[in-house]
Amino acid sequence: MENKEELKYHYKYPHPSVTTDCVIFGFDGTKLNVLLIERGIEPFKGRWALPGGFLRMDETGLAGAKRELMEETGFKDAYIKQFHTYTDPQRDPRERVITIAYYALVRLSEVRGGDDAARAEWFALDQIPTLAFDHDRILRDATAELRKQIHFEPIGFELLPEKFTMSQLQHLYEVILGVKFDRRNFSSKMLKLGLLTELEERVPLVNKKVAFLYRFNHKSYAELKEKGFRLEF
Amino acid sequence: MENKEELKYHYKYPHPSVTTDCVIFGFDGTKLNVLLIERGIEPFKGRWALPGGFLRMDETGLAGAKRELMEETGFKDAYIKQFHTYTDPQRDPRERVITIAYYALVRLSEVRGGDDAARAEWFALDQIPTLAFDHDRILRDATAELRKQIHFEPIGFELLPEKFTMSQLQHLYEVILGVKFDRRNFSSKMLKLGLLTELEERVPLVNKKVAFLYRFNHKSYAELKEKGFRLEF
DNA sequence: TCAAAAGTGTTCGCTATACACCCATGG
DNA sequence: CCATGGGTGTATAGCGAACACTTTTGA
Repeated sequence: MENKEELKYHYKYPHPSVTTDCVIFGFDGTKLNVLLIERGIEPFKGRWALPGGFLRMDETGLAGAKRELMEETGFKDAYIKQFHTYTDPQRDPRERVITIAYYALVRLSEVRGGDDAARAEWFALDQIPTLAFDHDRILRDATAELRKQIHFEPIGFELLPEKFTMSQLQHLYEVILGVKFDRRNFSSKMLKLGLLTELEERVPLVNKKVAFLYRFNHKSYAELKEKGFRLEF
Repeated sequence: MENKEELKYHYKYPHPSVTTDCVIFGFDGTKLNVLLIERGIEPFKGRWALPGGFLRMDETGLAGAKRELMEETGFKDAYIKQFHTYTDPQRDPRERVITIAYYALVRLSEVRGGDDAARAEWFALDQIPTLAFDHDRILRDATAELRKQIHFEPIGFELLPEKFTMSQLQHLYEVILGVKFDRRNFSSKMLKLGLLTELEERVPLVNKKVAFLYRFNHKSYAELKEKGFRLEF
C-alpha cells in the first residue's frame, strides 16, 4: 500500500478523498469534554479540529476511526459509533473530501497522552473554540446523537470509572441531557433497571461520610437486551 | 464535469469510489414494500439490488440520493434520511466502493414509473430475494433504523395517502413495529397526541359502513416539536 | 452553627393496558 | 343469522414525579 512520488492512481472520473473524523467524549466528573487537535498545517493552521485522517485503502471506516482514537488517547476498545457522513463538496477548501464521522466515549481518568506529536487538548463542551472546516457542525451533531442514543443504550457507563457513586452517575446524565433529576427518583429508577451491582466497598466523601459504589453489570444488560427493553429518562 | 476517454484524474494516494444507495419504502395498505432494481451489468448481473449510483463531484450525498429517488419513482420531495455508510474494502468485487445509504418513504399510491430503463419492482419486505453486494445487510439496517426512528418522529404519515382511516394508520404501525395494538387504545393514544385532524369526509367501507378520515396536521406537529415531545409506541 | 452531600419511603395523579357491547352490512 | 369491521367507555395497576427529615463533618 506504499506509494512513489509520482501520481500513480488514475481514474476516468474524479474520486473524492475519504477521511474519518472522531469526536472523542470524556467526562471529568463535572462536565463533558471533547478532545481537540491543534492543526499544524494549512488550511486552518493553528485552529482546533477534531482528530481525523485519511482512510487507508485496506481499512474499514471503523478501523480508521479506531486508529485515530488509539493515536490520540491510547484507547483500543472504547465505545465507538458511526453517526453521520458529511458530503458537502465545499467542506474542504483544497479538494473534495468526504468524512465519515464517529463518536467515541472514553474514561477520562484512564487516558494517557497520545503517541501523536500534534498538540491535543480536552475542552469542556461549553468552551469550544471555533473549529476548522465544518467541525463545529459535526460536534453539534455528535452531541445530539449522544443525547439520543442514551435513551436506548446505557452508554453513560462508558464515560465513568469502573466503580462510581450514584451521584456521579446522576451528574453525568444531567450533563448529557441538560436536565435535573430528583436524587431519590433517579436512584430508585436506576436500581430498578437491574443494571447496577452494588459493591461492598464504600468511598469516603469530602466530609468523611461514605457513599455506595456501584459497577455496571454487563451480564444483566446482555440479558435485558435479549428480551428487549427501553431506557427511559 | 465531462471527461475524455483517457484517465485524467491522478492522485498520489488511491481514492475509493463513492456511491449512494437508497432504500425506498412504500406501504401498500397491507405490507411494507421496497423498490428494487434488476442489475443489467456485471457484477451480480440479473440480481436485484437497491437503487443507487455514483456520487457526482458537485453534488452532496443527499442530492445524489434524491436524484436516484427521482429517477426511480418520480418523487422529488419525499422523506429521505441518511442512516449509515458502508466501508468494507471488499464490498464491491471490482474496486473499493464506499456507499452512503439513505432510506426514503413514499406514498405508494402516488408513485409513477421511473424514467429509468432499468427494470424496477416493488417487493414485500418478507419476500426479498437475495440481493447484490451487501445490500441484504443495508436493507436490514434500514428497516431497523425505520423502526427506531418512528419512536421519535411521526414518519409513518409519509407512507400513507394524505387522507387515511385510523385502522390504516394502525396497520402501518403494526407492520413497521411487528406488534399488535388494541384498536381502542391505539386510537385514543393517537388522537390525544393532537397530530391528527378529523375530516368531515367519510369513506365507505366494504360493508357500506363509513369510517372517519384523518389528515396529519403538520402545523400542530411543528408546534409540538418546538416544545419537545416523545412519541411512544 | 451552618452549609453541603447522602441515605431513606410515601403519596398522588396520570397513563398504559385490558376488556365488552352495539351497530350496520353483505353473504 | 352470522361474520366482519368500526365506533365507543371504564376499571385497574404500575410508574413517574413531587416531596422532608436525618446524619455527618468541614468551614
